[in-house]
Amino acid sequence: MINRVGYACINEHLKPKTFRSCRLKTIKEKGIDYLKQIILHNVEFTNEILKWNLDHTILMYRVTSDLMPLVTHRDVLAMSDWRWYEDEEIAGKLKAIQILVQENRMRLSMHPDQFTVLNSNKPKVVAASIEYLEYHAKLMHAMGGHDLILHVGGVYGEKEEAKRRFVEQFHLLSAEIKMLLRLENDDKSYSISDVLEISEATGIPVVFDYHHYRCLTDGKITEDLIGKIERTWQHGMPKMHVSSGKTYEKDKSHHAYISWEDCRRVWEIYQRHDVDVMIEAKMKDRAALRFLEDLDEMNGKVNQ
DNA sequence: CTCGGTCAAGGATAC
DNA sequence: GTATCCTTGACCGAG
Repeated sequence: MINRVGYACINEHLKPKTFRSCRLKTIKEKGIDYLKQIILHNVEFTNEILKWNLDHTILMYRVTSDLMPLVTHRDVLAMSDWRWYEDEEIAGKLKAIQILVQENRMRLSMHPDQFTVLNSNKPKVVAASIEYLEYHAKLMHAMGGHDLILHVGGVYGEKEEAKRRFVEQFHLLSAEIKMLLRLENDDKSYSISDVLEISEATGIPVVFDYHHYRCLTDGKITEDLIGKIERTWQHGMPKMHVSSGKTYEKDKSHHAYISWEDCRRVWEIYQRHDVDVMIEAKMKDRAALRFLEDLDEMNGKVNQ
């Protein structure tokens, strides 16, 4: 059955309050303490969002990668000896999140941006990606997070070679990152079978993105496929991503909400399997709430 | 004070 | 090689 439901980063109900960000230039002008204030605001706001989630039975959430803007940038690192992970004030606020998460069995994830390319053929890109992953892993550790979700990366006109490079470069990662990493199928290059193949070679659990799968295939989900994905999760609950096409079913752009039909499909498939569902929709928390309502209605119909 | 072009980072594609 | 799209939301400077 479907267990936890979640959404990514933005909370529509709490607007106009937002996360803060900044430009490199501004940090250079205003100094490292300006950046620290932004970070404190963002960590506090994350805590506020998690409490809101809890009040609305939303037990899963993706933390924004921009929680600490530019902290891995070399110019910022060169500016001072200050490091966010050595700052007690920040540590205290991250700890509060960890406690909230653990007390309520919430599931936190992060999803490094598209320029995190572990299988790149450029050593500089790989090195930068690993640094960015280290930042994510530290943050996840501090907050009690569970999942660091990644795409395979580029193809470079030679997919098999690119896949081999992913496996090879996976072994350069620290044990902390390896433990947190999950692989997601994408909507144009790496299909679910590509990802399952890499999972077999690396032991990385697979996050099944239903919409990406549908964009690349006929969209039919078999018991065999679900079983294969499920078996990549040696420990813990499998996790999947759900979204609906904006203007037509295979539209890669996301709709504001999850359609009733898609909710129904996912509900049906997971009658006999356990999964946590991450909603990827423009209306974020509103879409997650509607999805939960739709699920309730479907479950109600079953119980009648 | 408001608005909209711009912003660290990669890759794919077209020219 | 260079431009543009993908795609996202807050920044921040021009007016």
